[in-house]
Amino acid sequence: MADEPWLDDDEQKAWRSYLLMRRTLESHLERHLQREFGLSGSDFEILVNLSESETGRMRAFELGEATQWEKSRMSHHLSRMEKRGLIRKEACDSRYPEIALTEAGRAAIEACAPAHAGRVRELFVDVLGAERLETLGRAAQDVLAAIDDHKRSTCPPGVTGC
Amino acid sequence: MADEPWLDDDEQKAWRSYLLMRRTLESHLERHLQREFGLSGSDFEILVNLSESETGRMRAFELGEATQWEKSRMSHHLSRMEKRGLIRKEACDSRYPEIALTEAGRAAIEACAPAHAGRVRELFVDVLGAERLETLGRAAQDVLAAIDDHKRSTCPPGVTGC
DNA sequence: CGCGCTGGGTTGATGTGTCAACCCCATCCG
DNA sequence: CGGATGGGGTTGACACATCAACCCAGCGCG
Repeated sequence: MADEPWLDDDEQKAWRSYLLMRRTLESHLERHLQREFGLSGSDFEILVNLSESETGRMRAFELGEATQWEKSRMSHHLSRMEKRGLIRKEACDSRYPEIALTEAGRAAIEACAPAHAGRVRELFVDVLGAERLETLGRAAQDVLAAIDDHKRSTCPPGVTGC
Repeated sequence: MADEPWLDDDEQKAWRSYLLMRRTLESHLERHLQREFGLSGSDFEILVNLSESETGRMRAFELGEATQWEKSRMSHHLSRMEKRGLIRKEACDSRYPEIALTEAGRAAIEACAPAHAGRVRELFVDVLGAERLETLGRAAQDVLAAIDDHKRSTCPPGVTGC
């Protein structure tokens, strides 16, 4: 039964509910961020990471680890954000430039963070409740672990850049 | 406490785990679909809907209801898919054209559906198990309902196109 | 009749993500 | 020393999503 690839009706239903929620929640949150503050979800993610870093400056590489973005996506997006004045790339003693929050960037994240957190609470955290929230958190960890295994198994040991 | 917008540490952790899972799972599934079958997640979604429709043909509008896509996204994407020979837009008696699966389109969806379903089972359904899967399904419904309320309340009654 | 509104659908501009190729410097090793 | 390798980062081409503007047929109503 577990060898059978197909999903039965209940499984289908749960999976599709999840898919619908995922897309709806994402687009709802992103639309609000965009319309009220002119920030995309990607902008927000970068700004959150920078603003949590105490010094307000990180290497692009560190941001990549934190966000799990591909390096080219990072590069493109940072360029766009720099053009909009949200961040600055500054040369420093070490070889690679540092990405620094500008005043405008800090102002933007501080302006929108409470509203965003409030919506996450209202639409997700409080709706689920503590118990289901914790279940979901653990479930997410399990799924991540399974994906990790899957990657390892479909990409034979010793192969690099997979 | 529920008035407080900020998330406490446990809530943050659960929310971020969810976010990470969501992105990782999505990109993993999409990458496989793309590399093995040359289909994007969006292609897949359209093809699934068409192939489930018995006649293999639907109006763009119906596809829009089924997928919840914006109409312009639908239009753009259907044009691209037509160019690639996966679907065809055919005029019919009623005013609007029907979107029809081509042979190539049907072959593509039949080729990739089992592998995709298998991965959903392996990485999600079986990892969660029946109980957590059902919990998640209901949680998703609840979140969707909350979003619906939120839309209704932030968009005063009588306002159209919101 | 004529006028405007609505709603399905298209279009073009713009911002974004992905892939593959590339640049540059550091380091390793012959 | 000198070429190979690798990793951080950039670039260009392309696929994709979103927004706003538009087209056009049908309908309602003066």
